[in-house]
Amino acid sequence: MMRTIPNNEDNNNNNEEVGNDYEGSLKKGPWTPDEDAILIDYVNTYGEGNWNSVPKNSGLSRCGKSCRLRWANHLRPNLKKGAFSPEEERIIVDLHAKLGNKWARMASQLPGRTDNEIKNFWNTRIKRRERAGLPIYPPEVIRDATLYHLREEQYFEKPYNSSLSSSSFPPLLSSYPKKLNASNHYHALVSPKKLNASNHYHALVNPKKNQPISLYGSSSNLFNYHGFVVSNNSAQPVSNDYQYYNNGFNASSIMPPLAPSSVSSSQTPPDSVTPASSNVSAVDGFIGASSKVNSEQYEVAPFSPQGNSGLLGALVVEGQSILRNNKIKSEDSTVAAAAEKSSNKRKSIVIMENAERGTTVESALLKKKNSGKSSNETPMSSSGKKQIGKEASLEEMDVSWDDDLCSLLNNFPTEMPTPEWYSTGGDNKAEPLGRESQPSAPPPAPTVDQELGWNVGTSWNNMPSIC
DNA sequence: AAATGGCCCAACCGCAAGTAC
DNA sequence: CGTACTTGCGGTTGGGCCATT
Repeated sequence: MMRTIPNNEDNNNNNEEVGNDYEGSLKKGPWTPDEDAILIDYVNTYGEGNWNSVPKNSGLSRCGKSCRLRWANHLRPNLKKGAFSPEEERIIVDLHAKLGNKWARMASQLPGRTDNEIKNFWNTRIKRRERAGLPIYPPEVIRDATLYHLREEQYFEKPYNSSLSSSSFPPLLSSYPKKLNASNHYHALVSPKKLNASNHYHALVNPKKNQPISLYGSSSNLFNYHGFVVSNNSAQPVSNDYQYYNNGFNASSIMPPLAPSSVSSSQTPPDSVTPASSNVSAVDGFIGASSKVNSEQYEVAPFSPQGNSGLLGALVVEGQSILRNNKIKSEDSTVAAAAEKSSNKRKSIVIMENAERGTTVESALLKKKNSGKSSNETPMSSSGKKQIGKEASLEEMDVSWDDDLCSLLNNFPTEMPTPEWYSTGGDNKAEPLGRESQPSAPPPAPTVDQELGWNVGTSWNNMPSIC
């Protein structure tokens, strides 16, 4: 049993950080086995905590801080030693996308690993990727993290606090339009992973306050929307232009990749109405979205990464990178240009509009459209669709969002989908997003993962070294 | 074989939050 | 309520090791 920790701190001259008896004799540098043994014995006897008393009662010439660190990082039981497994590496990357440089929190998710280990790992191998110009986060992680932040920000009501470390809490949703509800409008968070998991598009729909429904199980709702989902293989436009009714949104509704001729800046004057099914409205690397209101197309650009964090910047850059590597750029310079333009201000959300309309939001949209022809008009997409900036969304769509979120999240899968790469069984790994969800798509080019060195199961050590 | 450079990791430092007095 | 102290966290540093030249 543990004994009571002797506490002699009430004696004078015990503060090692100011001139005292300890300071001159406090040792620094690597720990010796003898010191380790003393510390282990001490902790086994008295337990953890009260670290400043350790040097005083154990005879160690180390400050309490140093003792705590030594114990936590090297001596405490159940510490895992050795290199990170591929599984652990993936978890770290995933957690970093979600948490930023919260090493301690990440360590709490990795039993036996310390924050210092994770930090070192990140600062060496992962940063090496960054320096090499390779993406830090695989596409799946980007999607997961985006969704995670959506949920974190809104469900838990943790607005971005600019005073936080820029690397610790991405302002992903700081400008997200939180006031986007009207009784006849459906807003949905869409989990693209479900495209992968089951060929069904899980949309969470809240048609009316306190009356949440899901696309699943609903047979009487008509939605019009366009979306854009970046998968491993390609950027996949999604749409339900076929006036999809009923239980979800299966693979057949995923349109083939953009044909180069489908959108072109030369063929689409800014104000012309583009047929809804003709193209993808938002090419932002994640999930772009547009809504269709009275046959007019509007892009929704909810996100503006001001006060960008490292993560966020990386996400944006990676989104662009993904797009480029999926040859969107080469296939359609206009769309690519839109992507460049929009990628710095959008993240993933798909907003669905009920086809039955005549609502506040719609009015706001139309108002925006009709009045926004001035020089400060929001940028046009490649298809001439109008982008509704965050200001419009926030200011004009003045309906409570919080309730909707609760409803949405009630319908949301209770657990975050497990990333495919967490599946350690080599034979039954889930296919990356986009493969099984595009049965009629042309044979895929080398996947983004492959091209960018994101092969599942490979070690970071395989990456090229930096010159 | 020696020099050099890069990587890795343990440890330190400063700061901030929490707690006790 | 203010101050002192403890603890924890994240950034940074420095030394050892190893590969390359």
